[in-house]
Amino acid sequence: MADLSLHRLNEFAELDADEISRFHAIPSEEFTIAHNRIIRREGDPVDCVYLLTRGWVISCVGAARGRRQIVKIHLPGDMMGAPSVVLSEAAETLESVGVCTYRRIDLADFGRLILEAPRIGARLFLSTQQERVILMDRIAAIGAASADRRLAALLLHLYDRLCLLDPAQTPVLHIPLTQVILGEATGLTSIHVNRTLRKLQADGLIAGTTRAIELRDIPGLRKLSGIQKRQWRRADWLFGAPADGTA
Amino acid sequence: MADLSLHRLNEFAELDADEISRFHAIPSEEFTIAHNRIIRREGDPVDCVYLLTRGWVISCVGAARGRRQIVKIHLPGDMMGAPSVVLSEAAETLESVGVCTYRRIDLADFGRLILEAPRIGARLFLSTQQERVILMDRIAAIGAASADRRLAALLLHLYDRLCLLDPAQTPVLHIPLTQVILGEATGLTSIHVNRTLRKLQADGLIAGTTRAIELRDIPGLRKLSGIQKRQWRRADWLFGAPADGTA
DNA sequence: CGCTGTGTTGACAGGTCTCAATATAAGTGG
DNA sequence: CCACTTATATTGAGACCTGTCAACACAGCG
Repeated sequence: MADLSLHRLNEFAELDADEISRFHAIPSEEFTIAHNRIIRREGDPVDCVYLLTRGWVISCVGAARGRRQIVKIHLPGDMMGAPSVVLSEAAETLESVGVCTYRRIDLADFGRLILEAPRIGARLFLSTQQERVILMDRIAAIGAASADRRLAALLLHLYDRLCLLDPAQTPVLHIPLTQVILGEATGLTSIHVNRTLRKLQADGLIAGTTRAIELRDIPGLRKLSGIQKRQWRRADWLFGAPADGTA
Repeated sequence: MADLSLHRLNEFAELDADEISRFHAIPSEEFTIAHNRIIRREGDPVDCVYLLTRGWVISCVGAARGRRQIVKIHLPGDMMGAPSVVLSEAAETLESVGVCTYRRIDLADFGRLILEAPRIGARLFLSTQQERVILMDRIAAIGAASADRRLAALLLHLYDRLCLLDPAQTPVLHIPLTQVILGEATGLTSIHVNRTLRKLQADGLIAGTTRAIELRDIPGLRKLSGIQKRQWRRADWLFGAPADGTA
């Protein structure tokens, strides 16, 4: 299995050997935690960022009426907690969904990396813009959309990201998310998530169970969601086109 | 009046004289456009970013059923179109609200700036993380929130940003936004925006007209919105603390 | 074995959208 | 300056969607 922790950094331009070793030279402590554990709570002081290496983590901000809003579902390779580096109190609560492993990177080490390795810093900049596009798409999928559109968009979003992680990904999503979590991510109650999933099922768009949702009609889901698939492009304008046929 | 175009770059660490001149050395053509003009449309090729110097610009992504979703309301000093640098087709439509002036920065020049001036690149990285926090807050304000919460959050968001631009900002928001635009930003119909604004007015939370909304009870609005005010912190962990009292 | 978390279904209330009509304001051309 | 057109704001009635409350089935786990 390829090293998933470099996956995102390689997305817009391949790291060279020097950059890889530079990245691995960052001091980072590894943690493995169980299901439903808090990595960092909203309001906690911000003195590090995290790199998820195994498992799933959700990132939530406290919304009104005690209902929390999931703003990001993290997969292996994702940097976590990065938005809060501009704050003294963390904006998001990071919580494990199932067993997961992550690395903690001290803010000082992270800062040194950005300033002393500008080409890595530039990749982090691009990844952050990518996250912005994803958040923009999620707002569009939630803003004025009905429950079926919201869920269709979320499922496709997860599917597209799993495909980037594993090219052999099938349309069957093995996800550890409950209907409560799907509700917190879409701004719906878990009850209505249930009803809507069954409606999508009746319409032949999906099949299977919540933990193994099969996307039966991906074009239909995409049309329903109203969100097109994003084509991330390599950043030749930044790093220059690869001289030879390098990936 | 201070140069608003450097406002955002100075937010996390003051630029030194060398960095300022470096920034001004970027080739950029200036444009002034009228009300309701498209700067760049969703789907257009991405070969530049923009810097807004005067006026207001909205950034929309096409949502379902022809209803568009506003994902960002740009104020002077904002970089525009940056999320799309990771795409070949622009994700957002940039449209002027009233007369406005902006600069066009070619992607190649932008890339050179990032790689050759890492300390400016680092500031862009921080600004992008800041935009992520803002988008996360907007998702939280829209996801599972009622109309009054959505509008309260949007008004406070605009107020907080106007305060950063002008420390003399009063609680009276002189904004060029119509109720249709407020609806597109909150995921509500303009009709319901109208009803909700009048309800907020009846509750004594706001007063005045749509173009000059007075926030009469800011703590009350903040409590209603459920979104706390963000305290952006200077990035001493990145640039080091200022040696002397350099503001 | 009981317990907790999760999924499922029904009835009802409340919020928001839609359609429709009108008033007001803003801009345009004579 | 006025008449005209357009954009924006406002209000009402009804339909639809989603939330709330309640109850129950089921699985995993101590």
